[in-house]
Amino acid sequence: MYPEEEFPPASATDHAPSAMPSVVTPSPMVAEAPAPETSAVKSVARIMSVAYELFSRRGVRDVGVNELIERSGVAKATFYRHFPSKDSLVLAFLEQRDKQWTVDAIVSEARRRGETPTEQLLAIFDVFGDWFLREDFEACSFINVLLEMGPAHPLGQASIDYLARIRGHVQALAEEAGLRRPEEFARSWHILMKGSIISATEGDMHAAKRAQQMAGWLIEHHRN
Amino acid sequence: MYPEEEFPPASATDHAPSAMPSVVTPSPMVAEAPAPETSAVKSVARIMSVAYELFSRRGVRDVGVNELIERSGVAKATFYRHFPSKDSLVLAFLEQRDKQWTVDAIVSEARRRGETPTEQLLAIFDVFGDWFLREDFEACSFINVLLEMGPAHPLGQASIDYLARIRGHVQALAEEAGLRRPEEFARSWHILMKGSIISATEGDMHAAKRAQQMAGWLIEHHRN
DNA sequence: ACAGGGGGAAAGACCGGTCTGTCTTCCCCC
DNA sequence: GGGGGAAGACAGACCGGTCTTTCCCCCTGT
Repeated sequence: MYPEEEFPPASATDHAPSAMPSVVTPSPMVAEAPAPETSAVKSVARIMSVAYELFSRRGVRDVGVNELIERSGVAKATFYRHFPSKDSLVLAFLEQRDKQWTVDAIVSEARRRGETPTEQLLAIFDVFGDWFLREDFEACSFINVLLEMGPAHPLGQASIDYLARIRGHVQALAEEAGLRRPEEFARSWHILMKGSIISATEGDMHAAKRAQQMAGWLIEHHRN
Repeated sequence: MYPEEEFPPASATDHAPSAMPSVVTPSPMVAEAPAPETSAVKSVARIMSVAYELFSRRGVRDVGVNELIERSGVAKATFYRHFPSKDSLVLAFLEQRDKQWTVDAIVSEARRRGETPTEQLLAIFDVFGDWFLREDFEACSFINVLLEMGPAHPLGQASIDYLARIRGHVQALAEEAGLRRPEEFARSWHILMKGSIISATEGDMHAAKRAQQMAGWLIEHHRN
């Protein structure tokens, strides 16, 4: 099962499309059971929780609004009061995914596992290795949405933006490690990340190890 | 524009799901204009031609049967006489894509460009570089379908099979080059291919060059 | 050689289901 | 009593798939 813990209420990120409904969450707490609790913000949290679960597992096109509202025990009117359209919910989901998956699950975890910036970079593929082994492994939502909707669609564009953010994290680590041409480094590194994710989707359980090996050579090549 | 030249009528490949309708094409020739020509096989060829165009550009889920039959100037009953379902047409499309794109456009072209097996391997990314520059670049249909339908769906499974075939071509070249552990080599190589395709979809025009550089290190590492 | 018949194909109505999105009704709770 | 939420009907479009009607081409029988 995936975290499904509390998630901070948007907090208006500087960059990236922010389609989160303008709702001020005073105390972030989520009811995962369909118990008919009171209060207003609960609805948004429940919808977001269900959307995260379904969208990340099955993609955004396969999950309809009717299923979303049914699974979150919310009325359709309530859904459309908080989200003007399904696409805006998808946008909010992508933002959530960036916080919960990219930052918390991958980058922070990799930084925690390694001591030096170089170790932290390589630890990304250790985290990937664990992630690939999960039985509920569901690939990268940004790649999924990008390929599902195409790079011209707003949702595809948003996915490209969030993928660029991932590259930004890698570039930051590369700069901390004092590597040469960190932007180029991050682009090459990102090829390894995305390629290993696709290979893992095909069923290659050792894709992370293979990518990590090539990542090591890439680091060597960018040492000054 | 894509080839859209004549394509040999199925010829019943040994491996892979063959959902091509059981039709014996005497002389393969395709009429691309919606001129009301005679004969029966024309219908299948027209449907396949339109399906190749639309599926490869927009994915299989975004293209409906109604649009397919309208664009190919064929009656709905005719479509369903030759293809029992939309999925079977998608299967036929994937088989066509393997012949036309994987084999003819990528592998054969790479073998033509390089002299030694090693050069031919690296030439794959030269071909990719040209491919990424096309304004109608539409990513890899096998990856698209795999992510669109999921690895459990029959179409996803078929895509995995065709991706394995691509890896087989790489492995064959690795064996010709006398590299160590060619199967492992091909899996790592494939990570670079797939990762660069995603990066190109994001807009990185130099993704092929980056992948080629890492591919060179991979070859070095597998030299005996 | 010509009439007749059979079958494939075109056109499109139709079916049940799903999609996103709107609107109404009722009810509960502050 | 008023507002928000639950429930759900509804609209309009589209989905994959079936079936009917009409037509025309070609094959066959005499």
